[in-house]
Amino acid sequence: MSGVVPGLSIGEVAERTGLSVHTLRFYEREGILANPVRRDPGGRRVYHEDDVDWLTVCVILRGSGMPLPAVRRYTELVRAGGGTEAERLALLQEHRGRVMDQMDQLQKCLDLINFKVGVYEDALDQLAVSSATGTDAGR
Amino acid sequence: MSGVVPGLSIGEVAERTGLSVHTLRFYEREGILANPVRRDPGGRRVYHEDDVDWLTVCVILRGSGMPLPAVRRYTELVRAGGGTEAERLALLQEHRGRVMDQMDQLQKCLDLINFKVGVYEDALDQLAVSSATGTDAGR
DNA sequence: CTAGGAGCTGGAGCCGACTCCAGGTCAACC
DNA sequence: GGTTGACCTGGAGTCGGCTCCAGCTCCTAG
Repeated sequence: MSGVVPGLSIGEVAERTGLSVHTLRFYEREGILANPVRRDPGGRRVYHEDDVDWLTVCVILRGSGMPLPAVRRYTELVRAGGGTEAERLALLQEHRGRVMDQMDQLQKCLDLINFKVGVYEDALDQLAVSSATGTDAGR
Repeated sequence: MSGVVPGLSIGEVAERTGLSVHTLRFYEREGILANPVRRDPGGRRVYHEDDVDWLTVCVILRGSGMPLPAVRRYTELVRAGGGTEAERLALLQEHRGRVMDQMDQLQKCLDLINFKVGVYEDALDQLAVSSATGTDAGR
C-alpha cells in the first residue's frame, strides 16, 4: 500500500534523460539497458527509476566520448552481476585515460584561443584608438 | 643565398601534422588552407612552413570539436585579411564556449569514473581479503 | 464514436568527417 | 629502359550515431 512504483513511459524517460524517444529505442536495440524493458498489456515500454539512473550514467559516458560498443560492454558486465568487477574497472580506467587525453587537448585549444582572442582584442582596440585620435580618421 | 625555402611534399606535411594525405587533399577541397597550394611542374602539391603552421592550428581546433564549416569560415576570414578581426574574434569566442562546456562535461564524467573506480577497487580488495582469511575460501 | 496524441515496428536515410579505389603520371635509381 | 614509390584525380564507400518514415495500435477525452 503506497509502495506501488508508478512506471514511466518512453516519453517521460526521454524528457528526464535528455535523449529522444528514437534514441531510447535505438539504445535498447543496441543492448544499452541494464535490465530488459518491461511492457504494459498494450505492448508499450514501461521504465523505472533505475532505468533512468542507468541511462543518466550512459549519457555522461557517451557525452565524454565513450563509444557505444564500450558502453554496451560495460552494460553487459553490470547485467552479468558479480565476478565482473575486474573487467569493469579496466574498462573505466581505459576510458579515464581517453577523458584525460581529451582534457589535455581541450586545454591546449583553450590556450591557443585565449592567445588569439588577446591578439584580436588588441587589434580592435588599436583600431578604436587610432580612429578616435584621428590617426586613421574616418578611414 | 641560403634563403631558398625548400618546399614540402604532401607526404612530409602529413607526417608533420599527423593528418593523412587523404585528409590533406580533402581539407584543401574544403577550403581549409590559408593560401592556395602551389604545384611543381609535375602538378604535385608544394607546401611551405606556413601551411604546416596553419594546419597545426586547424588540427587543434578540430581536435577540440570545432566543426569543419567553422574552421572553413575562420580560414576565409584569415585569407580575407584586415577588417575581419571582429568576426574572427566572435568565432573564437563562440568556440571557447563550446570548449568550456566540453570540459565541464568531461569533468563530470571524470568524477563519476573516479567514484566508480573507487567502488570497484574496494570490492576487489574485499574479495582478496576474504579469500585470504578463508572467509570465502577457495572461491 | 471519433479524433488526437503517444506508442509500436522494421527498415531506410542522414550527417560529418574522413578513407579508399581505380586508373593514371612522374621522377629516380639500378 | 624498367621498376619502384610517391603523387595525381573524381568519385564512391565507410563508420558512428543517431533520426525519421510508413503504417499500424492503443487509450483518453469530448
